[in-house]
Amino acid sequence: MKVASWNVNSVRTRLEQVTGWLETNPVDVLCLQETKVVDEDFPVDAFTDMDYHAYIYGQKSYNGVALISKEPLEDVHMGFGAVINSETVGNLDDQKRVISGVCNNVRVVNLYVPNGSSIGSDKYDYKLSWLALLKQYLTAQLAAHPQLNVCGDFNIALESRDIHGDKNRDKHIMASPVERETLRDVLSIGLSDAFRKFTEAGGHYSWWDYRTNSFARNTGWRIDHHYLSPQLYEQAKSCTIDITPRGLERPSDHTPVTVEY
DNA sequence: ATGGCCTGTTACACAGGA
Repeated sequence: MKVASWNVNSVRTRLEQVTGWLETNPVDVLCLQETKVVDEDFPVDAFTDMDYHAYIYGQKSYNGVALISKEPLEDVHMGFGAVINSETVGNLDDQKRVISGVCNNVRVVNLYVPNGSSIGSDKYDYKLSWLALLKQYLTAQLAAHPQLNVCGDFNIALESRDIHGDKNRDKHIMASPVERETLRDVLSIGLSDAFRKFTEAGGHYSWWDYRTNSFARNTGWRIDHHYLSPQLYEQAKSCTIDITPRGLERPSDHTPVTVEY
């Protein structure tokens, strides 16, 4: 079974690239982030025409996630509120960043973690609060589903080898010690990085800034991840980053990451 | 040090991204 994660930075702008990638990379589940479209305007037909099923959870202009699957998914959940009581969730489902479904007895959780803007900002605090709630949400999901695949755009690079250069990163969003510690605390419930099961080296990235010609120079960050429960981690056969779409005309700034188990 | 670039909006610059 193959599951891919891709922040497409607008599914409508990137539609031909997404369907084209899916044709040559026929995965069981494709997890999209930053779809940037309300549900009634999501291009569902483009996927159903390819015999895929689409489960969508979007909002106007910002955020938005979707699951595209070869077979129908079971028990599809939108938001933290599907698992956590509403008082605890508070306003953390206002932005559409969480969708999940079950495929072949594997629960796939697709996340678009808040960016955080800059250290110490209100958005940074929101990111940390969101991650704290994510730990509760995933704890419940793991208890119900020993086979758990948590993937998406995490907007955090945990280690130096996940970032080009790595100078002054302590003060940089996506690499600050507090963000890293908060994500490590989430993963401490029993989730491991599928990519690092197979690849020790640095220099492998999933996001390159549109500015500064960063893709050509490979000055990127690895911030899109597949985190697996122990059962799935043991079964994992590969985890690969496909940089091809990042080289197309008008690309997303992220590229797909695929895990197979 | 700063901003570089891209997307969506009811726009004719802005917010947000990372």
